[in-house]
Amino acid sequence: MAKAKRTLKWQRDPEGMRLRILEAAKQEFSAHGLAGARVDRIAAKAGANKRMLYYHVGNKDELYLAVLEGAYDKIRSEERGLDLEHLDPPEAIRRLIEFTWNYFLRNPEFLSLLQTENLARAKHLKKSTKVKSMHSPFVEMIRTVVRRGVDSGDFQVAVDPVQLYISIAALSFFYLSNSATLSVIFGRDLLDKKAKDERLAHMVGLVLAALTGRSAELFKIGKAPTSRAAVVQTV
Amino acid sequence: MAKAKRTLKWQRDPEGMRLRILEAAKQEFSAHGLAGARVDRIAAKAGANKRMLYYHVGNKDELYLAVLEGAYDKIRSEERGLDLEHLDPPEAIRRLIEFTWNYFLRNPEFLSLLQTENLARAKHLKKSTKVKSMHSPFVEMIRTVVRRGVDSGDFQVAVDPVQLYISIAALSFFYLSNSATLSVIFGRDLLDKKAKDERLAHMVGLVLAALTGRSAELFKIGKAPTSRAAVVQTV
DNA sequence: GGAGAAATTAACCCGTTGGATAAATACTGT
DNA sequence: ACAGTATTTATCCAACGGGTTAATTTCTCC
Repeated sequence: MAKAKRTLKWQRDPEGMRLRILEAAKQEFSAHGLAGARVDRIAAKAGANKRMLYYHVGNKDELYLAVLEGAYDKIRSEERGLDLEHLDPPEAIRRLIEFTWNYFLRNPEFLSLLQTENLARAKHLKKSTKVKSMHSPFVEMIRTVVRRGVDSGDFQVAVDPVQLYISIAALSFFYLSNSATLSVIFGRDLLDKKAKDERLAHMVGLVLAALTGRSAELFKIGKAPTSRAAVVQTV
Repeated sequence: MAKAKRTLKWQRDPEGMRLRILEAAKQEFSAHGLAGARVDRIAAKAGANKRMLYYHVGNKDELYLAVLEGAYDKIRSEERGLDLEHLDPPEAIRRLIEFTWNYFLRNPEFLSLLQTENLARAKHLKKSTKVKSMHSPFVEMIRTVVRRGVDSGDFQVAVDPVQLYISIAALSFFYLSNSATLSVIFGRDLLDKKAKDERLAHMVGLVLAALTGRSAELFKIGKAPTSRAAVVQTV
């Protein structure tokens, strides 16, 4: 009680608290799934009292949905910055594949969250009003690229943009989200540097070859193939 | 105590019991994940006393691993019956894609189990000695097909069989295992008859086009494309 | 400088759940 | 027919986990 101002036991910081809670929840839900996640651990990780979760966000399910919405928001927002409109169509597709791959690599929690939500048959996502509206602009962006590619003669097929995007996402998503079991059953580490480089090359080659019909050139690692002898490579 | 043999309260059936337990466990784990699965529900579904799970298989984790091993065993065993060795290479690849797609459609629990195990970073699978040995014959089967395709000139690239199989599995797996969230965000039902037919055609077209370099012919729905005008189709 | 609101902590509640113990019942071989 | 073993049922319980209640502390504005 002297002149020294007594140290506070805690400070108020509602916005910061909410962010720390959501970040901690993202970690916890992606690491353990919905049922495996522990509310107490989220609180501890956020440096908060458990009560704070309910005060600032809601119960476990609401917390989970908030995390999920935030995750979709983040990837779609980054995708908008890709600026595919101004690229050569094949180059645009290549960039989309590379972005998707790298985004999944940089954000493994996103993959886990989607897996978890799909195990729940999208029960929570269906309640979200925000998420549905995020995606039509994205589909239109791809549709435009495909159309331009067809018109220019670069692409031989007018593929459905949704189908194409699902395939692009699939090639990266499955490889990464299932890398644990795949590494075990195939007995090789799919996440080391070399394997990852090869995977990216394989995916780009696969999709662009299918679209343009020029498989040998795209797949090749060394020089162009001779007439009947194929390029032997490990991608 | 008359002559009528008193009705038994229960009968012995160790083998049948074990099978019913594993089947019930498969249902439960695939429907709710590892943490979400309830031991009591498995017992009830198997028409068994909870104690039986521990008596015949083991604790929750051991039960889960047994289910997982059984699932891998089943798909690899069916794959062995594909007899790809005696088919034209492009036809062999088509058949592998179609089999994979249909197997995943017929066995949705398999997809869920893999997702669950990957969320656990293959913690359980790593302990399995059986599973690792199941896969090398399968990889060799694909390697042979690719080599034959390259030799015959059907395929323009000697793709790595593991990489190829992962891509084939990915295209089906992601579409089906994530159909719940994808259907929500893209606003269309990806599991209705038409959508499924289109997906299969898309996948076969994508992979065979990339391997053979003849995308337009493979993708086409109607007649062959003219020189620069692409085939417009929704696959 | 103090009253009222906002933010946070502390402590508790209570149904659930994986797992264990012990007793009962059905088989099997002799 | 009966002893011994394999299989199954009936209970129990301690820990856990989501959520709640109530008290405490900090901040804001007059």
